[in-house]
Amino acid sequence: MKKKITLKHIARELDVSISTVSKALKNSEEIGRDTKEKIQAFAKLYNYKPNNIAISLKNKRTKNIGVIVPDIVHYFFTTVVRGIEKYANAKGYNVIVCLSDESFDKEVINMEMLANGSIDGFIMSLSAGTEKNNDFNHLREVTEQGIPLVLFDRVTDEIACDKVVIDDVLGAYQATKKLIDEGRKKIALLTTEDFFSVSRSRNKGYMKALTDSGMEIKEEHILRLPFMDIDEDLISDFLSAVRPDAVLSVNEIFGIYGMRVLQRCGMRVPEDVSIIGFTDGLLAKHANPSLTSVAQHGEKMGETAAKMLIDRVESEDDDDASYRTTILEPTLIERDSTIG
Amino acid sequence: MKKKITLKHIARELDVSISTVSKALKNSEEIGRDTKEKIQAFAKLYNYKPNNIAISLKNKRTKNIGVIVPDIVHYFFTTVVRGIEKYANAKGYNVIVCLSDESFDKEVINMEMLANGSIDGFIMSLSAGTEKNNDFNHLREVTEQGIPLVLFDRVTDEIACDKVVIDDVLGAYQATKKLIDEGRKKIALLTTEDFFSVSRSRNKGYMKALTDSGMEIKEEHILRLPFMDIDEDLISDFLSAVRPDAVLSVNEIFGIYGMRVLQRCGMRVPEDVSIIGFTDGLLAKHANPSLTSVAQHGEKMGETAAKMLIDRVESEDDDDASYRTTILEPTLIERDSTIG
DNA sequence: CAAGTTCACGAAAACGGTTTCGTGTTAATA
DNA sequence: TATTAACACGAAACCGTTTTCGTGAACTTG
Repeated sequence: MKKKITLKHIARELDVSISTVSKALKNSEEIGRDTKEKIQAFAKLYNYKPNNIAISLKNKRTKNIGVIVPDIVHYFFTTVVRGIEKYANAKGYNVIVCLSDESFDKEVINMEMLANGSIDGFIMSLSAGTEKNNDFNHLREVTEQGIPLVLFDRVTDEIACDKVVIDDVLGAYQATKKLIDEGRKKIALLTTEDFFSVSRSRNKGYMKALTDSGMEIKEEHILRLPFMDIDEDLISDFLSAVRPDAVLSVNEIFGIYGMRVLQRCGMRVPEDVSIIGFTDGLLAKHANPSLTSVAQHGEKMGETAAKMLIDRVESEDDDDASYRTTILEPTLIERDSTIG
Repeated sequence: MKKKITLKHIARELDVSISTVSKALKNSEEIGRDTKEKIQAFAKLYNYKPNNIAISLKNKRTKNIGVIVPDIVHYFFTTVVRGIEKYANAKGYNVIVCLSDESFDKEVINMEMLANGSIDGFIMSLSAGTEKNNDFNHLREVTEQGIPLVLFDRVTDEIACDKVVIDDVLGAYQATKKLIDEGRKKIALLTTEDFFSVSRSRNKGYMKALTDSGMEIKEEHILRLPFMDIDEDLISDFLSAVRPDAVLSVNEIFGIYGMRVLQRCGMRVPEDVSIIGFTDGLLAKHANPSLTSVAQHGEKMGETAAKMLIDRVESEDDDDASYRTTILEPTLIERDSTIG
């Protein structure tokens, strides 16, 4: 087993000082031609690579960024992580991924684990538990220590930091408008419990579109489902009662379930009922019929968040506390669950 | 901005030595009651947390594990990462995720980035590029340095290390057998190019099942598709030509495409044709009809890999080079694309 | 009261680098 | 020839911990 070689080893072997080796390997002008070549050759031969940990300790820079997401099985978060990875890697950063599993406690624990020197900054999306608790002290502690933080998608006004979101109001507005323009009269909304910031925004867009078109907002056309453990019966009962001619879902999965329920009731999609979901994921793409969706551009969001974070990390002036919120434009991807 | 507090700060403030502070915070018997209480109180007050990097440098243990996967958007890898995360987190480890993006070069770069002290061990699944190149020197270098490595799913015999896979031959065998038992006579196989180890195994299982049942293996019933950029026409032409009464796909996505193509041709699933895919993912679950699949138990695989790695990392005796290969049993999840 | 213990703490090395600041030798200059 | 500048390198501090070892003071013991 070839153990890792250190500067000390090289220095001993070549009978020079550690400092000389360090400088020689950085090609410092300070060191003479011969010595430099000798050291560099030796280092190459033994495949010397500096120890990241030692460098991190010295520089107080780890070149790691911490990403805390509620889940990684959901397509949207997956694409965001991929976007972060892509940008960060190109910049020489590693990505440490932690899953909060929608739990406030896990989110806190993960933050604390990483906040003690493991990372240069955080990118995160709030867990359901955190949004429910409305408790952001862990975020505050981190930012107060001067650790850069970028929130994406599920964000909060309580914390001053960089943020990147899509215009959820607009996305829902456009989707609803599209349904109205098709001539739909009874547009149901499948949404989540109210503590999710994104759902609130999407609800708002839905309502605004209705109002702008002179349509009435009927509370009985809105179904607020618990986020986890989807109960198909709830959706089924709701849709059977409402008998909508269009459905807007604030996520992908409710949309898929909704479509299936309606099809089972003998409704044809999109002839009898149009459906639009959020999150342009694999399910939407491969559903039958494919699901018209509001694309959240997760990968772009991830890249943007990573860029914002790394810019912040690498800028010396941390006093420049002019935090920015980047708002990405959603895109309505028209597929076969709506009429051309 | 409250900067992180260090032992040195506490020592200065309380007019004791750094060593005393360190010991006091570890509740060492060596330190007197009063001093200990004073120091602990101060530390609590200022929320002292030891710097992970410094500890890593000292212990030569980072409590980080490096995970390199080809992609993170595919359901299977996602679940594996989640399993790894789950186990590793419970053990106090962080997970650094790197994406090789199916590229040999990126895989190598990522390994090198992490191998210089950033992690205690690797968990990885080979990129397509690596399997194609058949070049495993980067893995060899890592293992020769004594860095523990666990390969999962896409593994190679070339490298001596711990591995965890499912029994792909068996999975395909059982799936094919199931189709045969249904009375299917013309079972097509949708597979990938041959350099993927898992596809080779699954092909083998398919063939063995046919042979065992006295059926002929016909090369023209097998379609080998390029892994990326699925060309639906290729599938369409193939299935129109073969007109199979059953299809086995070595992954999820080919199965979904195959099903759609057949449905477009007017075939009813499962009445006219049965379909089984690999990877029991979201697409399979929500397809219409839902797709009978060979579950790869990604989360279990991830947990197992993490356990193997951490056991290896934490065992002192690295001479114990008795590497193990854990073989998980696949499970056939019967859904609506086959006959009850 | 001398010798040996115990107690409570500090000094210093170590982990593996980077970097500042000497310093001895040689070569150029006055 | 004496002075100085340039050159090539080393010593040491530092990043934040842990840990070994040493030591002065107080205390026990014979």
